[in-house]
Amino acid sequence: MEAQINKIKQQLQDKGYKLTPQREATLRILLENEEDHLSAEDVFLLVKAIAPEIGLATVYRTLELLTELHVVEKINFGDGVARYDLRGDTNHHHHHHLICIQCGTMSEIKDDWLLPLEERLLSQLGFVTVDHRLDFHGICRNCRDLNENKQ
Amino acid sequence: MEAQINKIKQQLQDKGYKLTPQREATLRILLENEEDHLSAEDVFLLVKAIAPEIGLATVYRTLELLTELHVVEKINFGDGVARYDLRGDTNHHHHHHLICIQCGTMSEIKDDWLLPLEERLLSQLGFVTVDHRLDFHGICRNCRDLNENKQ
DNA sequence: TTAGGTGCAAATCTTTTGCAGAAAG
DNA sequence: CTTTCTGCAAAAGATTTGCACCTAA
Repeated sequence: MEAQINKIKQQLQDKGYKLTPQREATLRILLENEEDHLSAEDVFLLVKAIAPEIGLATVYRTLELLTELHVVEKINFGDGVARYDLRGDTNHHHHHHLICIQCGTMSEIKDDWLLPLEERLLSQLGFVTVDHRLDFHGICRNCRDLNENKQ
Repeated sequence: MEAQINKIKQQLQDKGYKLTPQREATLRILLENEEDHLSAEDVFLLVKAIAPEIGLATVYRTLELLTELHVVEKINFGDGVARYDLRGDTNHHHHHHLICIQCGTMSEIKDDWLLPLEERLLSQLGFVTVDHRLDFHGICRNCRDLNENKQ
């Protein structure tokens, strides 16, 4: 974790930004919860637990800054709040979600499933994909099994 | 268009809702602009032109109702406003967008490009896709050509 | 007739911004 | 030192809601 923070500190400094305690606390929260899709409010509450003096506006500003640096990605599931995902080390970290409309669980699908599609976009339309977002809404296996047992 | 309105009128009545002039005007606007991704505000302004007495709250309520009936789909591109897309007659109307991060144009890609992916989700994960959303962010052919000419 | 709808204004909720004081480099 | 940050409170936008009055079926 220290290594990751140092790396991001470097990225910040390269652009003339400072690594303040508030930013570091926010980063730690994001790193500790990289599996989740935290909203700004979520992050705020978690950061407040380790750095009680932080303000919500600072969290918003930090998340905006980290989005600009591509450390996190701002995503939107349509529930009225923006959520933030830590991006991995690769250029090709994407977000593919399987969202069950029955039980609400959200899981992720593999990156490489989309590569053939991106190749087709390039060769047939000349479109160079930089990033993408894919959400599937449907019924997960679990719920499907439950439904069948009911009938 | 009348046929479509009648069909939706029926759907409304089946659920105990009424087809008011305001709802009909809103529907006409949506049908006339089915290629666009209108925000509630957009719809409001367009409806106001043909039915000046309508209120913004009614438009929001109507769009919510039509979303519930799956006549439209509420989508979110992350620009701070919800947008509404008319759904086609098929169960499989989806939204796939190619968004150019340079010029901002948004175009659509073909439905069937995703079918292989959905089949894989079903056979390998048991996930039944009801709907999905796919956005590619990148550089469109036009902008790419422009960029190359500059260099 | 009557359940459902409407317009308006006020309320709510998320996110942004102005500003005076604080602090990292 | 000086430029960047911060917290706070106020502002800004989008969306929702309460309410008294309408109206489609």
